[in-house]
Amino acid sequence: MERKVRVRFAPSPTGPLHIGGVRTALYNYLFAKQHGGDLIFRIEDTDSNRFVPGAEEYIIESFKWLGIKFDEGVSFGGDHGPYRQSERREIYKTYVRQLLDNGRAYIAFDTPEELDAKRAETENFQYDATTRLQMRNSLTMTAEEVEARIAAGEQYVVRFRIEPGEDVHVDDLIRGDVVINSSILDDKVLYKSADELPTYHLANIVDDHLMEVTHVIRGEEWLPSAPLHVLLYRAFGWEDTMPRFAHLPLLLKPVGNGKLSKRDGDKLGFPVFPLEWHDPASGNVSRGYRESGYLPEAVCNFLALLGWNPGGDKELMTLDEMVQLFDLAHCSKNGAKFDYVKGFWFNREYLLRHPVEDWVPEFDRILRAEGIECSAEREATVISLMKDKVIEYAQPDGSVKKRNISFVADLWPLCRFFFEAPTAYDEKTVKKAWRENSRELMTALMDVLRGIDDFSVEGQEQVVHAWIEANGYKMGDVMNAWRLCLVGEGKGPGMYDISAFIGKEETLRRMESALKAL
RNA sequence: GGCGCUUUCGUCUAGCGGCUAGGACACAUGCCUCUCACGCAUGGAACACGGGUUCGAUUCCCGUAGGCGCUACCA
Repeated sequence: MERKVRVRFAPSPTGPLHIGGVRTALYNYLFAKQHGGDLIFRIEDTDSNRFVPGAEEYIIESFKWLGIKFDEGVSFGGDHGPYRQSERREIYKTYVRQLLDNGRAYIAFDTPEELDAKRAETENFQYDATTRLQMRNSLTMTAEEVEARIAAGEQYVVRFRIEPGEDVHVDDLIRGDVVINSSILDDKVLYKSADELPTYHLANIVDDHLMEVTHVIRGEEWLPSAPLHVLLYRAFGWEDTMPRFAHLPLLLKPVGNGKLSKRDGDKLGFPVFPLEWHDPASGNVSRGYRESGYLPEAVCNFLALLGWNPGGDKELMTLDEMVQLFDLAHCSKNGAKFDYVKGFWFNREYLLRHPVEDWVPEFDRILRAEGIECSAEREATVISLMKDKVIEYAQPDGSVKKRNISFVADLWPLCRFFFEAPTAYDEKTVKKAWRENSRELMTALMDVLRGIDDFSVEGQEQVVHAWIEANGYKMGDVMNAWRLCLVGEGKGPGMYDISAFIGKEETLRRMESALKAL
């Protein structure tokens, strides 16, 4: 009988969710929804030393913002709980016991210090079939001695006993048949008596089994330990319900070598976390996609295409469309450099698809921060006039580049002249636009403008156009000089849009100031 | 070092034995124009290398080289 598809995303609460983790979760979501299955949210907090307060809540909040919905798990409920591994101690203990009883695992007393020393003195030391009989464990001690040591309170770990010389196959949905010989695997620690918790490997297999997980979709960094996991399923006798595996390629640095890190984002100017993160230990603040003005649907779309594509030319997709099209077989096998510039483009595309009204709240926040009060209608007017522009931005190396408006916040530096009179006149524009006849032209234009009752765009256009034509002036001569007066430089939307927005009085005032200054 | 994964334009990628090797981002040019732009059009730009298999390899196999990952009582 076909089992219901059940997948999981299982982060460790050791800090903010990395953008690579977001993509992994997204793929799990797409896969689950496509198959009418469940997505489980599990917290893997088996390392008590690395727990970071607030991380779990942060991760939940992130997915809420992104629109990735879980069917069960921590904070979502469900009947396969508890979903926090630290609350499943007793469950793991019975399974560790099982492995111990059937001889697939053994107890080891070697301290971390002893192992470090061993590694230092022996090159390529590995705790495995070739060395375990020289170590301090239940294979080299009598049962009585082991009992006595435990009774005396000595700390120990439980190690998985791996039989060497066997080719272990992992059937990966993305990579096909991956074979690793068991001889190169070490006797992994499955359980530590010190905190009475299992390690990742044991907890992972037990939970996936108990939670009836059918597909494990995770990062490529897990591929080397996948054979160990297969061996564990086998040791427990769960091979018939073992999940299928799919190991995703990693996200790499945009420039240079290595995997994507937080530093890259700081250096190049893009977030690597979904939400702003305040590190409780250091007090450092890391920027997030949400606070940087990204739209959640743009982030999902952008991320989804880093490592997967539907096979054709389609790039802009809603979450639902992606659910329809997603296919693990169409995932790439090699790591993807994080093309954050394309992320700008995605955000622009989605922003443009939103009506101007949706831009207003954030734009209003920005204006208020600048001490400007403005009605929503007037803000919407400015937005619609400016959203097709480009913005200059500084690169880390000091060079200035241009890009399209991709964020609401991009508008402000380009449109401040709507709200503030120019305080200086751009030298290059003066040279280009302020000609011999400009003073005379502007003085005459002021007279014309004074006589206009209907100062709307249409009202002005009618009168000013007629005036230009009647006198045989050149359009460019008038407009460029006028622009210099009102804007202070050579940019912005149509002149009538600007003058109509700031009004007759302010228009004349700015022209007067310009005539004085130039 | 060992083991594994991987390799198409600068970047993300399409391709699943025969194609002028396609798209997108980025870049350049032209058109449009009252400026800066948007938009539109055009352009440059790739199958890592060497062997096989085959009538024919970007595509399949094997090496080499590069990239990435793992190699913890972390996940």
